[in-house]
Amino acid sequence: MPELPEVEVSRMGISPHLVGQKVRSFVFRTPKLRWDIPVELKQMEGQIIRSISRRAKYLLIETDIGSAIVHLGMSGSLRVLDGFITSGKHDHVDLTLSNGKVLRYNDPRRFGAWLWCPIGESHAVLGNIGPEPLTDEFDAPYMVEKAKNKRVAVKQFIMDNKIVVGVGNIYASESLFSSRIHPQRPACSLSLDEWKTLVAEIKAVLTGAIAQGGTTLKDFAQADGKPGYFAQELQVYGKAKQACPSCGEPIIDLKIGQRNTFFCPICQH
DNA sequence: CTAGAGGCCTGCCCGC
DNA sequence: TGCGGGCAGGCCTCTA
Repeated sequence: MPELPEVEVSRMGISPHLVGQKVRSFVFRTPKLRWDIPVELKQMEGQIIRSISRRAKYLLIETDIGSAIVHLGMSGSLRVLDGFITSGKHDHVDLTLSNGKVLRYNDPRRFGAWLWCPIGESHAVLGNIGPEPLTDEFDAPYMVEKAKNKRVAVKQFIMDNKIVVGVGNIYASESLFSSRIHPQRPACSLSLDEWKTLVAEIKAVLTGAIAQGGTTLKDFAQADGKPGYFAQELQVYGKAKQACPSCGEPIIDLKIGQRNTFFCPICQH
């Protein structure tokens, strides 16, 4: 489920319930997700949650002594419950708050993560990653510079977290389609004007998806359990053999860098 | 350095 | 109805 828009939608959904609350208890029911769940997270108990922020696809639950770093992996989700209810399968983490509400983390595939970062320190998972896509730092000249001599497919390039964070498999295909750029083009072959278009479309697609509450493909739900509605806006993702919304040609699906890629062979050059 | 493949997990969908 | 195979929104790590 989670690409940047889904993570941001989760952040906005949980924030009002968490900020200003004291953590009554931190409970985890599996020893590890992608990595071991550090016992240091227990230090959150008794702390006030000051803010919920996001860097790349990581959510940071910030207190005065440090932050919980949460990643949703491929199948993770966060829900705010009005009170404790019996945990079900794959409900791995609960954060119980002084207002009685419970932040519950569910992740069937366990590709996600809960990590701890003490105040004043930085965490390895947040080091050596590129700029946020929705900031001015991510612009066409930056991409031209980064793409110099890079023969890798532009689709893989925009999904590389060292270049820019937060562009996942769905929105990579979508933004290349709306930019009319072929996903297999070598990154270094794009002109400044093409980068201007692609950068603008990436921002527009991500912003639009956030506004629609994210894309619900299988099981993504917002913090209140409601689905996201961006799936109905998708132009090419998951639409192999269906008519291109622009020219009617069947949409092609192709593996690029082991990831399914959807594009129109007529519209995208 | 890069590109490519493998791996982590479960659930679901498809074809037989 | 059951079973095996393949596939899935991410991303780290190893090999060549």
